[in-house]
Amino acid sequence: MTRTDRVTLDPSDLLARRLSGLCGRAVSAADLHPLHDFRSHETGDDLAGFLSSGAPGMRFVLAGWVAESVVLEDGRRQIIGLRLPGDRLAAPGEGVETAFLTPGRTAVLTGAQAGPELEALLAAEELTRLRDLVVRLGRCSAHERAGHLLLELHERLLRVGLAEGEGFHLPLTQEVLADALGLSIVHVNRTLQQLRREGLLVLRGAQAVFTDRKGLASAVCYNLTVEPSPAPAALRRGGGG
Amino acid sequence: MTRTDRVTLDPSDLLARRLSGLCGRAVSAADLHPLHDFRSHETGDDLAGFLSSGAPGMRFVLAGWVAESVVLEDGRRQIIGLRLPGDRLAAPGEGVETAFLTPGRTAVLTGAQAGPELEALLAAEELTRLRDLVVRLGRCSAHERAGHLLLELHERLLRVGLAEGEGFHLPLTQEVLADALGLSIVHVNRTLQQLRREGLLVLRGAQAVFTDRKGLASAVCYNLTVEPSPAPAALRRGGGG
DNA sequence: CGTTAGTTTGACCTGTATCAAAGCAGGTGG
DNA sequence: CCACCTGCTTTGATACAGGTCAAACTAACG
Repeated sequence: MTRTDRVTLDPSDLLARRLSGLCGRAVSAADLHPLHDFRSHETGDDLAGFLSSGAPGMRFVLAGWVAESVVLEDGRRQIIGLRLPGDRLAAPGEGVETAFLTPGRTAVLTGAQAGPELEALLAAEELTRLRDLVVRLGRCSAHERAGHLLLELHERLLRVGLAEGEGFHLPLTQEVLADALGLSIVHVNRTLQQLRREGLLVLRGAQAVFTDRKGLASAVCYNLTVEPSPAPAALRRGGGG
Repeated sequence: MTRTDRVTLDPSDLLARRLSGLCGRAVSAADLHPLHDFRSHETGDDLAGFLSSGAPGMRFVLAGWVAESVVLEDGRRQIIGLRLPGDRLAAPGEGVETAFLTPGRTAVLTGAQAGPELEALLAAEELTRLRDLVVRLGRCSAHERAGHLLLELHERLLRVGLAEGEGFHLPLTQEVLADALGLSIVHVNRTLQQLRREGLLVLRGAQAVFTDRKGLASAVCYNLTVEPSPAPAALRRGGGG
C-alpha cells in the first residue's frame, strides 16, 4: 500500500540497528526479545492517552511517521518533532499533540535494555535534535531550513536501514513540511522548486533523491554524519515508477 | 555593583526555593548542605571545559545569567537557552557554547538531592522550555516573540525570588535579545519600542516592568503560571534609582 | 465522471533585514 | 573638568524574504 514496504525489515532488527548506533555497541535483535504489545495505527491517530498511560516500558515506532506538534489558539501549528521508525515515543508534554502522519506500528520494549542508560541516551539525542531545530528556525533561511530538514531525515532513515544511497521515502505533504519548517505552505512549495532547479534534489511523488548531497549539506551548513551505503541495483533501477 | 544585589538571597535559599517549586514538595536550605565548590565568574567566561570535566554532582548558577548558544560558520548566532540563578548548568552539547553574560557565581550540588529524580525533573523542564522556544521561533511574530520571552524570564525570576511584582532586572543587551529571539538587533529595538508604545512594558536601563502583564500575555499567547507577590514598598519606591 | 486533497502559479503586500549614521552613557586619560 | 573613546541604543531609508489571497492544475478515489 505505501511505498515504505519497499524496504522491509523485521521490527526487532530495525530497532536493534537503531539502538546499536545509539549505544555505540552491538545490540542484537535477540536482546530485544521483550518487545511486545504491538499495535497498528491509522493516519491521524492521536497517541495522547495511549502514551500517558504510565504503563512501564518504552514505546517505539516500528513503522510509519509520527509528528509532535503544538497548535496555538488561532490555528498556527508548529511541529516540534518527527518520529521515524526506530524512534522512541515519549509522553507528550503539556499542549503537545502526538499523532501518526501515516499508517504505522508501535511496540513496547521492557526488560534490561529499557533501563536508565538507554533513557539517558535517547534523551540526549532528542535534546540535540531539538537544539538543531531551534537554530534552524531562528537563524536559517527557508532554503537552508528545507535542505537541513531533508538531510536530517535522510540520515535518520539511513541509520535504521530505511534508506539506501541518496534516496528516501518522504511521506509528508507540503503542509506538514511547512509546519515543521515554520514556513507557509506556498513558500515551501517554491523553496523545494528552487532546490530542484539548483540540481540538489529530485522529488518524484513521495520519493526524494539527493543529486548532490554534499553540495546541499555545505550549502545549508549541515554537518553530515552518516555515510550512505551505495544503493543496491534493485533500488536504483526500480526506484520510482 | 550590579543591580541584582538589590534582591539578595542566601544561595542555598535561592536553590531551595527553586527545587521546591520543581519537585512540588518543600526542599529546605538545610537539605542542600552538600553545596560546595563555589566559584565566581566574569562576563564572557566560557564554561565549556569546566562543565565537561565529568566531575560528579550537579552544577548550578547561583548568580548571574548564562547563555547557551550555537554559532554558525558565517557568524550567525542563536541562543538556545538562558540560565538564570537557580538553574542547572548541563554539559554543553556538540557545538554549543556556554558563557556568562554577566558576572556570576556557580556551585556544585552533590548527595541525595542530586539524584536521578531531580535529574529527570530538570530534564523535563529543559525540554519544555526548548519546545516553547521552537514554537516561538517557528510560529510567532517578532512582537510575540519578544513579549513571550520577557514573560518567561519574569516568571522564572519570580520562582526563585529574584523578581517581585511586575518588574525585574534584565541584564541583556539588545544584541543578546536578538540572538535569543532569532531577530536582527535593529528589529529588536523597534519591537521593544512598540511594546512600550502599546503601554505593555516599561524599560529603564536594565530594569523591565510590565504595565499590563495579563494583557501582554494574552496578546502573545503566553500561558501565565506564576502569580507575582505584590511588590514590597521598598522596591516600588526606590526601584529605579 | 465528480469530489477531494494536494500541488503549483501569479499578483500583491508586509514583516523583517540591511546599511549607514546619529545620539547617548559610562569610563579613561590628559 | 573636559575631550575622547567605546559599546549600546535609536533613527531613517531602502531592499528583500516570505506571507497572503485567489485560482488553476493534478491525481487519487469512489
